[in-house]
Amino acid sequence: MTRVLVVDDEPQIVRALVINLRARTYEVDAAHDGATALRLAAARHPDVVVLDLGLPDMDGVEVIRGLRGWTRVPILVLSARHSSDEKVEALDAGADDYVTKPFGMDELLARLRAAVRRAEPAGGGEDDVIVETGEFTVDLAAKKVNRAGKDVRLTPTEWHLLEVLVRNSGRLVGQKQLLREVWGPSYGTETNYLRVYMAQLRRKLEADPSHPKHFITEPGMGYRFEK
Amino acid sequence: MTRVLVVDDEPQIVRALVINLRARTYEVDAAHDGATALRLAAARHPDVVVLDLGLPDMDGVEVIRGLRGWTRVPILVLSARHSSDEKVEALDAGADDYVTKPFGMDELLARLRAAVRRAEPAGGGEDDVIVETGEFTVDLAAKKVNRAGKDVRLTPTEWHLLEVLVRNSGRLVGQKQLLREVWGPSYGTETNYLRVYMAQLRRKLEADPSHPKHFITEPGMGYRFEK
DNA sequence: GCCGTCTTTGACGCAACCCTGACGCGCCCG
DNA sequence: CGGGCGCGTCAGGGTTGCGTCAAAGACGGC
Repeated sequence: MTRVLVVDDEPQIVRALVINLRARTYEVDAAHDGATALRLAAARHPDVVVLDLGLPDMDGVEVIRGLRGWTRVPILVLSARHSSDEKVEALDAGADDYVTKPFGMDELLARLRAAVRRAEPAGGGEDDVIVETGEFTVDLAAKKVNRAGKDVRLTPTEWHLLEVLVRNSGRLVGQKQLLREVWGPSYGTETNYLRVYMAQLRRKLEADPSHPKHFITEPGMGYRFEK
Repeated sequence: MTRVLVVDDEPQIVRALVINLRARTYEVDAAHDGATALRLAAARHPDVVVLDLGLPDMDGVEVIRGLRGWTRVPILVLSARHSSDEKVEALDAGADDYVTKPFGMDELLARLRAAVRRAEPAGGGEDDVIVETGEFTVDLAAKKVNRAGKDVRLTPTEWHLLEVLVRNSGRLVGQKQLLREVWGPSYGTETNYLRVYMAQLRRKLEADPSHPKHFITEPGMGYRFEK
């Protein structure tokens, strides 16, 4: 299921978008100002953001920058401004597309499909979705972890953390980066969260949780997943 | 260098695009019909395609399908048609963006930058920066050091120091500069820190730590990393 | 409205890291 | 020939960071 975050301060536009998107089986969140948008994006991790530039509390471009600080989620900008400069500024700040109001719903939906399609896993063949270690198997597509023939139950946060680590398999992931990707952009210092959840992951997946072979701590820097 | 393939049958538009793109140091190929476009795309592997839909020999959407059969290169469609159906068809066929003529050059270039930026890490980007010596290997992206098949554990400060030296491989790095980059801007005279940590790096990485071959001291000036 | 699960927060012991000072050595210069 | 400077080495102590446990708070389902 594709999750969309709609950000606009005009209720009728939000309503129209929400109705049309839900009818096409998208999962939709809505925000009416920039602060809510950033919070919702961090909490819900949408697959695409539809963003009106004319927000009451902050400049739309600032919202784009706020998102781009920690995520590459596609951003589709809506705006009543036709000026070329506005478009250039928004696109260069990190937006993926720019649609001027009034817009045709069919076109918007097509652009949204294009943005989502593009963001899908690269490469036509799905080969790296499953990662295996000597003790357990992670299926990134199915969001499943198997160990000794049985599925392991992970909480959302545990899974999210595991996913980030596995996607960077072999590479060191800094604690700040982990916190931002899992808990949201405003988290960067709460390293105790990491300690707690790394311990839970190790307890569920490692053969000997107190001597981990796959979830390795690099003191002072971050964590690393090794096959 | 970013390579762009421009496809349009109107010579003045091609000329305008080529001039503007070359002025911004893009590498540009041009085609005036669909067959040439497909051939050039296969031969030159552009990083982005700018495609006019009104071609003399074949339907523009067919060109999109022809490209999408084997590549995910970003496609930016140009068209004189404002109809919503046309846009939807092109986008659903695999186009990444749709700009109607007449278009502003600034906007087009911004959309082009957005398309290229988006494709960068997934496409041809090599992110593994690996430096090898006869005795050990440094992977700057993964923050990993390998020696004789085994990973070497470095503390944050050791790694930081190593990173600065390796990034300036072959060049002399002054002690003041090293201190500032690793310990912070207020440090500049504590050369004893350097001595201690250089010794640890050499002990962990050099074959004969007391006669270093890669971490070379330039007395009174600084240190140099040699492969 | 209650209950179970997940998340957040705090406290504690322990290990690792960073800083510091002392000492020896080689080189340059007086 | 002797002194000084800069560099390499070593070991100890203060501090930070990590793992672990437990309990309170938030959230959602029945």
